[in-house]
Amino acid sequence: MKKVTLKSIAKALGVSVSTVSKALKNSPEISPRTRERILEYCRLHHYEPNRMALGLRHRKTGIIGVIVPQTGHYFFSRVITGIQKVAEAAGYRVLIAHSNNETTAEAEWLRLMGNGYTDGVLLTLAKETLQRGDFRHFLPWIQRGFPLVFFDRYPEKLPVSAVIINDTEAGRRATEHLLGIGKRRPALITTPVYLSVGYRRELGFRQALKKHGLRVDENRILRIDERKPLLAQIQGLFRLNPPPDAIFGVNEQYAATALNLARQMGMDIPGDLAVIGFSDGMIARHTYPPLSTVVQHGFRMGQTAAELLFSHIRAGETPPEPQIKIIDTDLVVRGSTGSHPVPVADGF
Amino acid sequence: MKKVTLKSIAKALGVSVSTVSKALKNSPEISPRTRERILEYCRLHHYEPNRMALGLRHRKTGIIGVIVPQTGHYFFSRVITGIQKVAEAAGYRVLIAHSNNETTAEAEWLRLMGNGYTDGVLLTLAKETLQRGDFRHFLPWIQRGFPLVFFDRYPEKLPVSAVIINDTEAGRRATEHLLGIGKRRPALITTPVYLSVGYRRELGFRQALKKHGLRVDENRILRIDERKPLLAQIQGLFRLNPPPDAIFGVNEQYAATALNLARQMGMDIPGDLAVIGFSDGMIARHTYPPLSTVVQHGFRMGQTAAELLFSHIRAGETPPEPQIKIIDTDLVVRGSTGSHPVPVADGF
DNA sequence: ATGAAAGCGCTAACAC
DNA sequence: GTGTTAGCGCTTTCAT
Repeated sequence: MKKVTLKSIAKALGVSVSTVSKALKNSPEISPRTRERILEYCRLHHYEPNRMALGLRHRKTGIIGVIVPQTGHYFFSRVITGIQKVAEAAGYRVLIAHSNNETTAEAEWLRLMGNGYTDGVLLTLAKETLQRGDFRHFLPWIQRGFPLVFFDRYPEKLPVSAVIINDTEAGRRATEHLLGIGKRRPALITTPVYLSVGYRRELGFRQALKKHGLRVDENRILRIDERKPLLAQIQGLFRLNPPPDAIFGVNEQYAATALNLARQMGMDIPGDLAVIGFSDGMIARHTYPPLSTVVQHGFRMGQTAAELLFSHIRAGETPPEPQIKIIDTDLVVRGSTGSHPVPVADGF
Repeated sequence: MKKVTLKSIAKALGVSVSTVSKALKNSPEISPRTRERILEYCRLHHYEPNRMALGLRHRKTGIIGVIVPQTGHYFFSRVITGIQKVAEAAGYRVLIAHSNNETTAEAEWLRLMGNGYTDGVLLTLAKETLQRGDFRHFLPWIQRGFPLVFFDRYPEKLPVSAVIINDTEAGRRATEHLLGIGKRRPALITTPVYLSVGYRRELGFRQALKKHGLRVDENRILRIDERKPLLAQIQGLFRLNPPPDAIFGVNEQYAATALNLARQMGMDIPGDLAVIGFSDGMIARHTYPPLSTVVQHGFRMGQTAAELLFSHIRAGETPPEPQIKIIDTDLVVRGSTGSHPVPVADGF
């Protein structure tokens, strides 16, 4: 791969490097003749400045980094879109990296992005990090005031800025909705406890039951082991006696799978079983009946997080106080808990 | 944001920059005493080498870039996962950028990534680029032999390496499947013609009909205008007389929406209407009945593309001949075209 | 065992 | 108008 640099151009044209540099910036210092000669040569050889060199010089890249567990999650993709919108308006570009839910990858990306590759980083914790509760790899960045903002999952004990969802309240509202349509034996399908968002949604579930004077039947709380088949685990719920008359799945996947399983077992939905999910993705709109969900406004979360990040970036030497911002959720009632038929989703 | 550099360390410790550098690399030239002093200081101040400087020196980053239109597409997310797997095995990391389907963004990312930010780039064409047919922004990179590999959508006229799907054959197979279960009036829901993948799938559709001695009724070919509501456009198909008895949607979205609409209109599926989609994402598994689809093996496409890219990267100065690799598709028959009930999807 | 110096590619202040 | 120089942060060769 041959490279065209200021130096190579200067040599080829018998001028100095700075002449070339100035000519490319249309400096009035350079005579029209030499400038034309240089521009012509550059055009011909498709000269492009080396970004590493630019970055080194300016100590600024015009890029912000986003670290997410992986691609393909509807919620995160909405967050990213929100981030991009704000970044674009600020003249920044967004680069995305996947932690793959592993702490080492998370730390490595941060090390890369924090050391000149980007001007700031937005991230959500890897599951492994959350599970192990070891947040030491964030300390250097916090200490030196590198612009860093978390979204969704974040280290609660650390003095960092974050944009999150009120999961407890959302969980409570979803559950109250089930109780509100007359259900009395709602079940919960949730994640392992170390995932704090799942835990808080469970908390809301419990609060709602308590508030309505209902006892929490621990058998109706299903904690999914992600290493095992989902379907078999959910089936267990339907073997209870009495079986649940409603299900709250803390994500779209759990809820949709439960719904499909129930329908296949011949249950009437929402008559025999009402189902509500979380995180309003593509699946919810296309199940039958369409799935009611707590919608998370990922787009808004992304926007807010990016704005927070830019305020950090702009603050420069004097890092602002850490801030926690909360994004409200909404309840979208569709056929899986509503009595009326709901129109078919119209694409997107 | 305060920075710790070799220089600042050297000054603080009263040694030279090169001594610090060597100490950090455990060079035997440095006395254990000084080394300890330096390491201690670095640990305390969380020293991390600047990546821009490293990149400048080594002319290598250990990173490959991927440019996709946007996030949230199941197919692309599978491709990315495939790329990551191969990259990881090769000791590389993967950075992702979104072209947002715009040519300028595509060109800018390429300019960034191709000028020192990454060691190679994998990309799929932005819709705008495909539509306008202007591929000039790729020429510099091709000319100077920068490691570049396309996947899925690529500039067919240019001497570039690409990994693609045999869309024509896949379209033919999907259509033949519909004919094979006795349908005689299949309709096609496709994209605007400038999207070559949509066009080739349409070609396959036509070939299948011709092969079976059926006439192509142009009324049954619906070209979606993406700026208008999807649902209304699809409804038009059902008003035909006679209406189609089968639908082939060139993506999951089109197929799922058609299926839901038909079922809501009281049609029996697949009796009155069989439906088949393309690109086996999450939606297909969760519709009712589950959607038959042509599956695209995005993961394998990503792996193949990454392998191709690494062969380019390893080739160094002597760029290898451009290569086109074709990834086969498979047909997955589910309830929307099959007569037998199909089990509920088991999560993922 | 330690340091000076050159250079990766670029910019910008300062000559001439 | 054009060139020289210093420096961004790092590595590496070559002195000392």
